[in-house]
Amino acid sequence: MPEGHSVHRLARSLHRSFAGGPVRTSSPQGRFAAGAEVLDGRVLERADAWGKHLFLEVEDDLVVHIHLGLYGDFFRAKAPAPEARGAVRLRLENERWYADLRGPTVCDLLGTEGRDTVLARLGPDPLRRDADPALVRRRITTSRAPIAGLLMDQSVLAGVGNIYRAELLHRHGVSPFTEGRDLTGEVVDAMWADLVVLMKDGVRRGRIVTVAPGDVAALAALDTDRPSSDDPDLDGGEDTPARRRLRRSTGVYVYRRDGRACLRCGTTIRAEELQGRRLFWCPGCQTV
DNA sequence: GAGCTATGTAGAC
DNA sequence: TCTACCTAGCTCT
Repeated sequence: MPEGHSVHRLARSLHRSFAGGPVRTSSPQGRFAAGAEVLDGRVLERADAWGKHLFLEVEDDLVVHIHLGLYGDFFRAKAPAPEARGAVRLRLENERWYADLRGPTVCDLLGTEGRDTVLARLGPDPLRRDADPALVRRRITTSRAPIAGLLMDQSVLAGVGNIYRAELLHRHGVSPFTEGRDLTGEVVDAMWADLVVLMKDGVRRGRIVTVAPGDVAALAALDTDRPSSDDPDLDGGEDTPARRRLRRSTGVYVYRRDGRACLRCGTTIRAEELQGRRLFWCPGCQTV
């Protein structure tokens, strides 16, 4: 389930598995049949991500633009591919791997111009080396919109979703309702630098962790109705339902923790709908 | 097993 | 502003 870090991770995985050789393409579901027919047998040159958008660059200047949306998924496994299960929009196959795309919001065949049109709508991506944080600073500090909305606006910066938004604001003590123009450039720069670190870590782990290592045990102890753990290194070991529950409760400070106490100040974390998305924050320590 | 919720966006109205 | 996308994990019964 995708924020920018998982799309970048997916792009790397697809690039490693398919780039540099011909790829068989099909659309078992049928909704991308025409595109798959054009692509079939061509060389996939590169898989790349910008924010939450995935681009498969294919020979002859063809580009597949994919956005996973809320519950899209690109499942990759070793060949041979079994019969497609569920609504597989696009299947990629070569001698060693296959990958099935299900439930995307967008799966379009474009040219390079079409890709550039998509990119023109997107702000800098913290996971890209060519990103310009000065542009983000300018867009935020000149806006009257609340920072919570700006962080989710993909034309301001690309790749941040609801979890990184909530966690970033908490880590910097910033109220989600503060207008962008009321934040200093220093605060915005610090948030950007933090995002770069957090999202790179997310790519490496394959999940979002914003809690500092020293806070993991204290956070688990706050949740009296959940199992505590003597071993805060929850990324290792056997994956059981209890460990998954514990990971969810200890990887973040505020996201989906409404009604629980804030680790920093003890105030009850709140949730509210803002522009159609649930927003989580601590009114006690997010005061900037 | 049913029902609910969700890391998101595009397009219809 | 509402709905489609049509998956998967969780909670409740």
